[in-house]
Order: sequence, then C-alpha cells, then structure tokens
Amino acid sequence: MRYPTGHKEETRERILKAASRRFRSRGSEGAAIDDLMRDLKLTRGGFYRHFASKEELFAAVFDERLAEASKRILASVEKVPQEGRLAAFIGAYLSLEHCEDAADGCPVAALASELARRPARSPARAAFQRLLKERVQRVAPLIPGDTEEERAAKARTLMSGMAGTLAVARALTDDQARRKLLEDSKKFYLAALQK
Amino acid sequence: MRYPTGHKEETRERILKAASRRFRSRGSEGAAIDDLMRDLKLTRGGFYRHFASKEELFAAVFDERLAEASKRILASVEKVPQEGRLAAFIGAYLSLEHCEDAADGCPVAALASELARRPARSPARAAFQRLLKERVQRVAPLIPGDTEEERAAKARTLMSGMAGTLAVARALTDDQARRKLLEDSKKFYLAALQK
DNA sequence: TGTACATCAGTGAACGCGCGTTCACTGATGTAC
DNA sequence: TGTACATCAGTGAACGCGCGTTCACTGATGTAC
Repeated sequence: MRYPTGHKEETRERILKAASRRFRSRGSEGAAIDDLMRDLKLTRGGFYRHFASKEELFAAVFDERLAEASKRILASVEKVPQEGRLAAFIGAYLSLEHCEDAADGCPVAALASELARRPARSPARAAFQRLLKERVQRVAPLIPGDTEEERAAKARTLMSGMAGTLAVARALTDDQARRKLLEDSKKFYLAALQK
Repeated sequence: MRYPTGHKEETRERILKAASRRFRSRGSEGAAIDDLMRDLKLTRGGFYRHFASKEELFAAVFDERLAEASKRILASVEKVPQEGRLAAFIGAYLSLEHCEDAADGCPVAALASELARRPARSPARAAFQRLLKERVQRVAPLIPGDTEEERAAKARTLMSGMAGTLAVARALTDDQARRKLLEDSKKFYLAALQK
C-alpha cells in the first residue's frame, strides 16, 4: 500500500511515544518490540522501516521524546508566581502521582542506573547527558543562589537526589513508608534550598 | 563425589558473593547464571542444588549479602571521631571510588529502579525494604536532629538522594561533570544537615 | 487520458541466539551390616 | 575389619521460550510514457 504524505513520520512518532512509556515503566530490557508494535496495531517487521535496531530506538527516545517529559512538569510550575515555583517543582516531582506513574514520569528516576551499564560512548548516554543539561537550565532559575554556577550546581544535586528518592519510593512495599519518604524529602530539599 | 562437611554451605556463599557483584554491576537481567557459575569453576546445573530459581537467588542476595555492603562503608566511618562521621560517610558514599566501583558499591544506587518493576509482594522487595530499614538505624545517629524520628527521616532522604546522585554520576559520559556533581552534592548535603 | 511499472510502509513466517531450567548420570565418601 | 549400598554436590547435554532481526512478499497509489 502507498500511504499518504507524512504517514511514515506519524508512525515513527507513535512508536517513539509508546516506546518512551514502555521503557520508563519496564526498563529497556523489559520492553519487547513485538508487544510495542502490537499496541500500535502494527507487526514487528514494520519496526525496522523506522529504526535500525532497538538500541537506536532507545537513544532516539531520549533525544526526541523525553525532553518533553520534563517540560510538562516545568510548564505547570511556571504558572505559579516566582516565589512559589521551587516549592511547586519539588512538590510535583515528589508527588504520589509522579511516584505511581513511572510510564509518564521522569526518565532519570526510571532509567539512570540502566544507562550507566551501557557503553560510555553509546548514543543513548550522550542523549541522556543532553537531556540533563537542558533540565539544569530550566531548573536553576528556580533556585536561590548568588551566582549562576551556584544555582546550576544546586539544580544538579536536587534533580539527581530527587530521582533517587523517587526510585526508592517506588521500590518500597509499604505505602505508608512511601508517602512519608516523599513528604520528608520535600521538606528537606525545600528547607535546604531556601536561604 | 561426596564432599566434606560444610562444603555445600561454602559453595552457596561463593555463589551469593559472586552474584551480588554481578547484579550490582550488570543488573539482574544482565547477569547470566551460566557466566556466574563459570566464574566459580562450576557448571550451570549445579546452581539448582543451591537455589530454586534465579529470582530466589536475587532475593537471597539482598537478604544475606548486601547488608554487608553497607556495613563496610559504615565501619570505616566509625573510626572517625563523632563530629566528623557524617562528613566521612557522605564523603565516602559520594567518592569517585564508589562511583567507579558499582560491583562492590551500594545496591540501592545500582538496583532500586529495577526493584520497583518487580511485583510488590516479591521476596526481593521485602528484603530490600529490610535492608533500607537497617541502614536508617545505622545512619540516623550520624545526623544532628532533636528527635530520633527527625534524624531517621533525614537519614532516609540522605540515602535515597545520594543513591540517585551516584546513579546519575555513573551515567554521565563526561568525567569532569561526574566529579563536579559528586563534589557539589557532598557540599550540599553536608551543609543541609549540619545545623 | 489510459496503461504499465515503480515505490515502499507494512506483513508475518522464519532464523538464530541467549538463557533459565530440567534431568539422567557420576563418583568419592559415609553408613549399615 | 571388610563389603555392599546409599547419598548428594556437581556435570553437561538438551529443552523450551522469548525476543531481536531478516526477508520474500503485498498492494494501493504515484509516476513515466
């Protein structure tokens, strides 16, 4: 069948979107191409018209799709008046909803330790580093600090730290303990970052 | 062959030790039983005289082996005079050596996000939760705070946060950026926890 | 304007490999008599 | 004390399954003439 103009690009986007959810909720090894394509009402063979390999898809997801994930949470923060933005960001990141929704949540919390096991020169890691850098630029302005460098340093610590807290919270089996860890950490980071 | 008394127990310990290293450096899916046993000069079949399944091994590793991993870093801290212990702990945890040695390092940093994907009632997650609890008890006394509950809460936030920072540092490709993240985070946590 | 051919996203069977798990077997030593 | 049998940690071939990847094929539409 010959498909309308833009059809291929559209399919590619659908694959990326579904893959970015699957990778975050199941890890890169837990997300099978067969399942992924079936969700989109396609079959496995068609996948290779869009990506040369699963690993290429993984890198593309970081490059083209996951930047958006961080934008969503930050966009909601920007509606809040300046003084409340840091609290809003921390509150949203360490919220129970974010904790329960890994598929649409932060890729750092879901995939950082997996990325560390990939070869240092892998495209996925390069894309991950770009994603982090962009985030720092967006988060740093929310943080009090005398120099831009100080704000950026604190933004990096905050983001990597909260990602760890979220990952641990997700691994806990006791719901009470999970809520408590999230709440205590919110307070801790907010107090530590406000002068 | 009939083996000397205690031989089986000894083999079991060797498997646990090797597995705990492999799981931390490669993740639970990246560590194959065949490779694991070959490292010990044994063959795959023998594995099942010690564990009913790979998943059982995974849980046993958390239960019997990884508690020790945290003891090592904390034991070195206890040689330091009381006032310097928190700084020593944070410094050791966020050290470049720990960052470069995932195999012998903190299991939370290496495996938390993977654990979150296992069924909530899995033995591995239960064992993980016990491990965390024990760590909190050991770390809390290092932290200033008026009540025991306050110290424990801060210990939980500190440990999960540093685990995230370590995981992100390991995923970075730029060595300069890695050192900087570790150093900045050390300063941040220390400043935030000292009254 | 009509006909023949080219295009190419998607299909689905098949391949190959890795890996968890099973199982009949081994053989040195312990135990029963 | 010597002999026959039981034990059981470890062996390695084999099984089965999941999954990434390949490939000959399809067929509606675009293009060349």
